[in-house]
Amino acid sequence: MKVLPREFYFRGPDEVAAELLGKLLVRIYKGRRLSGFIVETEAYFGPEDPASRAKRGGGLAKVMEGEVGLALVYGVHRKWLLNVVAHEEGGIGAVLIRAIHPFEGVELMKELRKVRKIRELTNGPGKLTEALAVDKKFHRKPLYLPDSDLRIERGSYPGALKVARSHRIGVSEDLPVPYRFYVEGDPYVSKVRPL
DNA sequence: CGCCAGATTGACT
DNA sequence: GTCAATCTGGCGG
Repeated sequence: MKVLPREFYFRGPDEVAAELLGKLLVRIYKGRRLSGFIVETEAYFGPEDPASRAKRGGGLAKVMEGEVGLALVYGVHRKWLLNVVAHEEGGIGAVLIRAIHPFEGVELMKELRKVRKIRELTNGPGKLTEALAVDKKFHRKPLYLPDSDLRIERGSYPGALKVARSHRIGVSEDLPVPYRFYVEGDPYVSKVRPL
């Protein structure tokens, strides 16, 4: 089986975030395969995490403490952000997918993004959802089914998979421990931020 | 229904 | 580097 099983997400969000690097995010769009290797992620926890949506309560918090392996899609600044629900038994958490390295369907992704520069295609959380035509309709949809239109497969990342970490990007208040993970040296990592 | 903050992006100085 | 567009989701009324 190529897709990552549901159990893959049945661990702490930080562990899942690190393990997702190098995996293949696949979108079936109009019968065509669009995909890219995940090169940047961030882990978010429960109410004790000041940057987490779970802290505010409401529907998103419910999804974050619900079934693992489901997509969590929500909008900020007119962009859709894609997360995967991941936590241990009885826990709360999700992993934000921040950047992918384009693999299949690059030309179609360029059309969807309306950009020329390939570097600009998927090097940010709001950019990759646009490139893969991911929106609210995927909210709470499982990513572990072999025939899902949006799923995560075992990939073979081209090159050495050297994992680095830093503090999360764009949050006003972060935890003392850095929870952003990225593939060092990959050109599609959104940006560098010092520890 | 109105208010407001925000896990962003792209244009511009 | 600065800055604002633009809209979702949560919450109060």
